[in-house]
Amino acid sequence: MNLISELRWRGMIQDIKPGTEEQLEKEMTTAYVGFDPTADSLHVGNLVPIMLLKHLQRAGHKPLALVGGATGMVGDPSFKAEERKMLDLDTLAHNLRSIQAQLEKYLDFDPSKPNSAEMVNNYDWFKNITFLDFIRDVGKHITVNYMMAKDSVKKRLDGDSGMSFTEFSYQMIQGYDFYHLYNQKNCKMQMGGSDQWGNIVTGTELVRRLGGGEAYAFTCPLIKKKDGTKFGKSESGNIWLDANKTTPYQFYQFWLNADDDDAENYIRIFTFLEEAVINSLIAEHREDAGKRLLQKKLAQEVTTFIHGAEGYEKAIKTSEILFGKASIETLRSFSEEELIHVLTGVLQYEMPAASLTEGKDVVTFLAEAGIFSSKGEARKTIQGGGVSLNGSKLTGVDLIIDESSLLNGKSILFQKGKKNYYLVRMV
RNA sequence: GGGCAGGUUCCAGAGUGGCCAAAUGGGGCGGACUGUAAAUCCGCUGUUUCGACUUCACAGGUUCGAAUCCUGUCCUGCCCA
Repeated sequence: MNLISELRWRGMIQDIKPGTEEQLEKEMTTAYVGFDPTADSLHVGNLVPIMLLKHLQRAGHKPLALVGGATGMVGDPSFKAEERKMLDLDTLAHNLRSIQAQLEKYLDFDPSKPNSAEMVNNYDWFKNITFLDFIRDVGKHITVNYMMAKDSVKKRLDGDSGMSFTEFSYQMIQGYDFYHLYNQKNCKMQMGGSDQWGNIVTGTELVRRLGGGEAYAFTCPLIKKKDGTKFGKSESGNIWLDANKTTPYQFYQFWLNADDDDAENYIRIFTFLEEAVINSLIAEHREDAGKRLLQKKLAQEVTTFIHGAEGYEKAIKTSEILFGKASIETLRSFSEEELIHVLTGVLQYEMPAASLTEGKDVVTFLAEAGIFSSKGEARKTIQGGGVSLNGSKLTGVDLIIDESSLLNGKSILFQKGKKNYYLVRMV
């Protein structure tokens, strides 16, 4: 099956330039996706472009991952209501390095292969271009009218926060990337999320006007959740690919908690399972949705892809302990080491052991440990019946935490709500 | 540079001298139900030693008392140049 039809049944094609499919049939094609260095780790939202590159490479084409050292300095205004904060150079450089390291884990960079992945940083070519050169050589070819007509900037043009020239230039800069890669790397195609369509088309336009060549592109629909909320967030914030920011357990839980309808889409987009396999999984899931077969398979596949089999195993184990039949008695039976091991991935906090000798009221304890940002919040949540200590719900705020509260040796397990576990270790 | 309209708690957006820690909606969090879903319903949503304390762009001022009035500063939008 060719790349486009593969992606099509997976629901990963939104817009596509005419001729793209033919180009991919014709020869090994180099295509690129851009990654924004807004943080020092990629997150699940970036997983889509990673999957695109991965599929591309599997189909025998050559993936190019562009990290936006230059574009990151400007900030993409596409569909955003407000200008975002600019990052300083040090942060940017740090983020770039981290992101590069991550990408290397997911794509095949083996240079002996003809379609090995490559990484490029647009800062490398932009740092030598002067402003005057740019506006003369590049800016000349695109009209402001054309740029303003883009849906992606409409929000800002109509909105009440305005758009700086810096941001407005963004699409030109990204467009130039495409032209540059077309020239230097024979890169004829760009992919991305559908929010990038405007920027991408500016690129193909530049390739045509400036280089007289034909460039291709397609975009993937933005991942939407059924309830319309933003994909890629959980109670505790962004879901990162970096195990230090989002542990494999949390990562696994994120996928496991997917809504039934969402899971049907996700499994097509975020796994490499074949169509027949996925269809039978979906059918089976619909038989008895309560088993959440689909979510489990989805979580397994994605967690394994990102964190490896070992990360997945641990995530499963922790999940079974916390959500399975195992009671608090099971937890008590573990030694200190076993406890830490089995709960890897659960958020861990530390408190000085000394605070237990005299005892501390729960509210203060939870606030000081950092589980709640203030005592008031801790108190209100407890009063609302939202906090459990070692598996049993707290009924009042006047409990004293002391040595008798220890689960086993040195730790206390708190639970906020149904799914948020916190292990407080006494040190 | 000129004119006009604005800057309120996470967001949107009321409030125009005391009844304002500030309506309402959204979001977030928690509870019930359930499948660690969805939908629905309910509660919470500045801090607190619960006496208070710090908030309504910033700095001053008027007043017994200001988010609300005055002066200056900064920022934003719209229109004109």
